[in-house]
Amino acid sequence: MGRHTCCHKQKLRKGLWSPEEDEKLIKHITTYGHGCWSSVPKLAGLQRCGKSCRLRWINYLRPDLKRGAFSDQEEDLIIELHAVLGNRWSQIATRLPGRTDNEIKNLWNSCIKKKLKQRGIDPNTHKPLAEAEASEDQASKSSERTSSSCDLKVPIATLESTTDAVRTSSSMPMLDKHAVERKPSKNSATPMNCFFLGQFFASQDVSSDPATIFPLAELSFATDCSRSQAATAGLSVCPNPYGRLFEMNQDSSCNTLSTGFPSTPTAVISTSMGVRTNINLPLYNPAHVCAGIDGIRYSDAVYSSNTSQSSISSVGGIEMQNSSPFFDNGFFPWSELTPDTDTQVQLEGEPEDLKWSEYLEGGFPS
DNA sequence: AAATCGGGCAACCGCTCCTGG
DNA sequence: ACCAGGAGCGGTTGCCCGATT
Repeated sequence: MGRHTCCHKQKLRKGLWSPEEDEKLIKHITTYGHGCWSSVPKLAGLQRCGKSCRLRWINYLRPDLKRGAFSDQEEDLIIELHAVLGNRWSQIATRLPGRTDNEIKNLWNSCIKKKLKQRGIDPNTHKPLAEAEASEDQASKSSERTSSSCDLKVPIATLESTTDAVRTSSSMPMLDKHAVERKPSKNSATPMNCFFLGQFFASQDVSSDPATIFPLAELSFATDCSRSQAATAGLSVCPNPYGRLFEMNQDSSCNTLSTGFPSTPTAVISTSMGVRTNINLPLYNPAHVCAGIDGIRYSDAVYSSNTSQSSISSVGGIEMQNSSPFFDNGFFPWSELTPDTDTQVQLEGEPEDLKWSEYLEGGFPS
């Protein structure tokens, strides 16, 4: 607990990285890989702590980073994902190839928050500002009275019946056993979940056929504040307020999602019982808007100054345009960039026949 | 031209989770 | 089962730079 061990060492440099330091770190990692981060600075000849090296690599030096401004589509996706995931920047970042959690977090705090406020939307709750304030007041009052209600447990029978209904939906081809685990977190509370969950179940006849009403990917997560409503629903589920993230695109001839995303990394439904269920979330990729689901085209801009030497690489269904030396030396961990190939297969083929109740009990075999 | 302000971004800090012994 | 160290995450800080006064 507490301070990282490597930070105890004295005379470690802090602050901005110099080009020389960058060069050393790049050279070391491209040659040997990072291995144990705490040993990287020593091996690379850097007066930095391992943590600092890791951060520098992940947020700035990694060859697969996409530099430059966020597109409108990316911003929209971030907003939508934030509505579902809350401040889980790393989870959000996994849906935006080439973007880092830090980058997304900064964008959110500096730009998107303002934009949402200008549109009259509360960035924390994703509801209209007036309603957000009102419900906040109400929540603070009710929490005084019923603070223990957040610990309501969801009866497993209810949970299973609901998820089973969800499973049968034909509009949910995005199930993916290669789940990205979503851990219950102290930061997981997104009041919006409460709101939309309640609003949704109040306005829909879920019991008749919930699966046809809301797409699976719009499932959200039980949070401390949403548990009481989740108990009613049997599961924490909520459509996002933007209403389009996970819709199948009726107009598209190339079987893409409405936002053009092929889909399907996953998140996990976290119930108050500690049961976790994985749900697929869309992976942003502008090239998919009409490129179909055959592959991912990803343009690397790290070395964009050298575009004249750019080449197209195609690995495992992913096309990467780059001019980075990292791609040439065989070091680059391509596997890390292909998490969605399974997904594409699933999209093209049949939805996996998942037994949610089994999954909820023990998870899928790997 | 200088001072001030504000936005954006890189990096740090502190915490939790994970993993191996 | 327990512990220690490493890894990862999210919140926060502080610097840099452009805009404004």
